[in-house]
Amino acid sequence: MVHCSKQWRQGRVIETLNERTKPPSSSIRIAHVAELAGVSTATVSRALASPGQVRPATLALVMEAVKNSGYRPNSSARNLRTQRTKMVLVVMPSIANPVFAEVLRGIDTELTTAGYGVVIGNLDNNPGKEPRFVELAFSREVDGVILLNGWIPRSGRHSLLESGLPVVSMCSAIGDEVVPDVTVDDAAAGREAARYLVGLGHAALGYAAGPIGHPVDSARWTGFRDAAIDMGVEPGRIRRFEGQKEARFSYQSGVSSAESFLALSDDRPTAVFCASDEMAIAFMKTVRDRGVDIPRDLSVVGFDGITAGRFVHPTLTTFLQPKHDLGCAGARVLLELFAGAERSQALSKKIAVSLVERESTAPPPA
Amino acid sequence: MVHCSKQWRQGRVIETLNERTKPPSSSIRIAHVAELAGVSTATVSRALASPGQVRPATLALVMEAVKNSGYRPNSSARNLRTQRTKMVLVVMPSIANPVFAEVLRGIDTELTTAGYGVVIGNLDNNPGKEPRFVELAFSREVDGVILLNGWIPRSGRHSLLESGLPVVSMCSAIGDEVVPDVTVDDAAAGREAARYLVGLGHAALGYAAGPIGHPVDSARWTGFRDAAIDMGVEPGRIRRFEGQKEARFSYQSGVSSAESFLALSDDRPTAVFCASDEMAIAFMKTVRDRGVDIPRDLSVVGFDGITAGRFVHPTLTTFLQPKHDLGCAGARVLLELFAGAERSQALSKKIAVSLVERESTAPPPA
DNA sequence: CTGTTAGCGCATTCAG
DNA sequence: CTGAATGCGCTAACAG
Repeated sequence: MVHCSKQWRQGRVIETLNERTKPPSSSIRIAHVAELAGVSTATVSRALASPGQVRPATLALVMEAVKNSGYRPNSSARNLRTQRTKMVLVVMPSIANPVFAEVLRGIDTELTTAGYGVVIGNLDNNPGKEPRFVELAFSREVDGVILLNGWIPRSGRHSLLESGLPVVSMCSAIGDEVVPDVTVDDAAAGREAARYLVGLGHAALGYAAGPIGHPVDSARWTGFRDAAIDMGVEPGRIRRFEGQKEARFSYQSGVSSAESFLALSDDRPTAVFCASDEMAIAFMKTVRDRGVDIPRDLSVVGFDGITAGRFVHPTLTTFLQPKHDLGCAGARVLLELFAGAERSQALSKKIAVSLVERESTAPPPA
Repeated sequence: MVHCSKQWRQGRVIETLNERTKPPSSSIRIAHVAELAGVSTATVSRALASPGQVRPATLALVMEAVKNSGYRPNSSARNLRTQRTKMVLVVMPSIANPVFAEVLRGIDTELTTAGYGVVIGNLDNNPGKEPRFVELAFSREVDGVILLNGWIPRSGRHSLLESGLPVVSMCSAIGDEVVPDVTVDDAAAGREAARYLVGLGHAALGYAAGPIGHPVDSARWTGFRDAAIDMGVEPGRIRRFEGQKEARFSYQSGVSSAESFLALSDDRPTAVFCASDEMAIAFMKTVRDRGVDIPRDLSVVGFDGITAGRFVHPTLTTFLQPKHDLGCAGARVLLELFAGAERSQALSKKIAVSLVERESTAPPPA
């Protein structure tokens, strides 16, 4: 407590100085430590950065001084000197989405281990926020960028790529040959969904779509549709239900799709593949409230494998994305880039998803 | 495309230099702009920082040069000079939790508007990660800290508070007089939950607990219990179901609590208040699978107001936390601190929650 | 192994 | 209103 109150006063001092725009920080600088240890600042710096290059005796001296003074190197000064910030920007379409949150977790664990920090760039489904991320890159506030949004952020006529920073994308093919993509195989999953449902006996299929034109959505839809046709489903009996444009992959979007489904008077699909688990959960809820029994009348397959899918009724059959691992893998690619790897699609990785059968799917009604 | 490829080459150059540890950046420096505009670096700096202090003609000259060169001030240099980083650290217990994610969203929108960036500090339910956040503060990588975890991170014998940085906590009373708390009124919510359930006629109550000893959990539980007793419920008929220690407020924890509930042979509560919505959803699912009908046999009340609660069956009665607003409010307090406000509990704010009645609650069975 | 020296790129005095 | 000069705190050459 005494401690806290002392520190509090110290804090006030800083503030007062800031107010009159006198920058000097109250923290301990390397020079103080050097003086305390009776060595030069260079030695302190070395002792901290590469202890092996310092005589054990002096090292001990320095460490002692560091401990006693509570010294921490000032990161701004170090960043300026080394031209690195040890920070990575992660651009996310929406932070509230559990899938992105989980991917971010993976990124964070991997990056933290490597000594990097994570700055979040939350687009929040609002493209107006893009320019800021481009600025961050250009001003060298970060050493690299991970994109979860599916395209390269721009500011005016400048693209984030022009910053020259290493960039990794974690969505389907972003369409740039110097940006590695680390992603799930959406097209394959779409195909597998079709095969699975047709295999159960379904002949009239639906797809609850994500944001139209989004690379991830396109891949899942195309894969789904093509495989279904290949397996002999009539193209006319494969319906696409558009979700809500502003509500990417969200519950709301699932409600909209379900309403389109319910509006159908005849030849309703007997199985629906949803572009996300949240959509699938909302879809199920909406149609069940209108008397459609799942899986008796309708089978539903989701995509993502979010935890909630195990706690709804019926439990959701879905494609499990290894979200955390995906994040780790993407972060590792960025670290390779930091280590000097050549930028190219050669670093790209496709991660497999796996179908998890639960209660929401069954053969079609007889 | 031509553009990209050019930039790619530029990127390679930087890397090559880094490899031989030659720091010089390839980006445009203020000196270049000054030369281009035919003015001094000081004038460029001023033109960018305070355009009012520069003659319109020169201002135009500078702006032109800035635009043509694509110049962006180097943030490390600026940070070093100004002693501010315009970054805030947000310490989160778990980023996968939708409540924290939503609060973070609020924090982000508010901070971004004020020109601050957000660095995430994800504890991931792992106290071993604390020291890193203390380092970040001490090394002045950020200008301030927002705590969502409920306690002050420590590193060895040093507390994050000793960094002298402004700190705001967004959990129940963190127990430090210089750290403002911006929080929901957990105790009041607990009381209201008891009043609501007793009002419906329930006389045997349960509480599905969050992490034991967590300030938020204590407040909700104490409020709930005290109010129930006040309303005449026998203390012996108020049960506390411990969740899972390592799974704070999560689905898993709800499953554990439900199992404790199911293990009860007699005098089962007819209503359960859960410390979180995820717990409530998992609780409902678990007991329903064992034949307990909700709300006929058992009423369930959650806490948080996450979206999923509207899509489970039955839909979840819960206390709606204004998560986004909470984040905004907390961020605003930090901004006040930046602006020189005195650090004290006087800045604390308590935000009200509101009960949302849905289908999971009803009078007890007759 | 260690000290001296010299910037990193910028914002801010202080003169003019 | 503008330019010259200074140093933020640190790391990395380069000598010794």
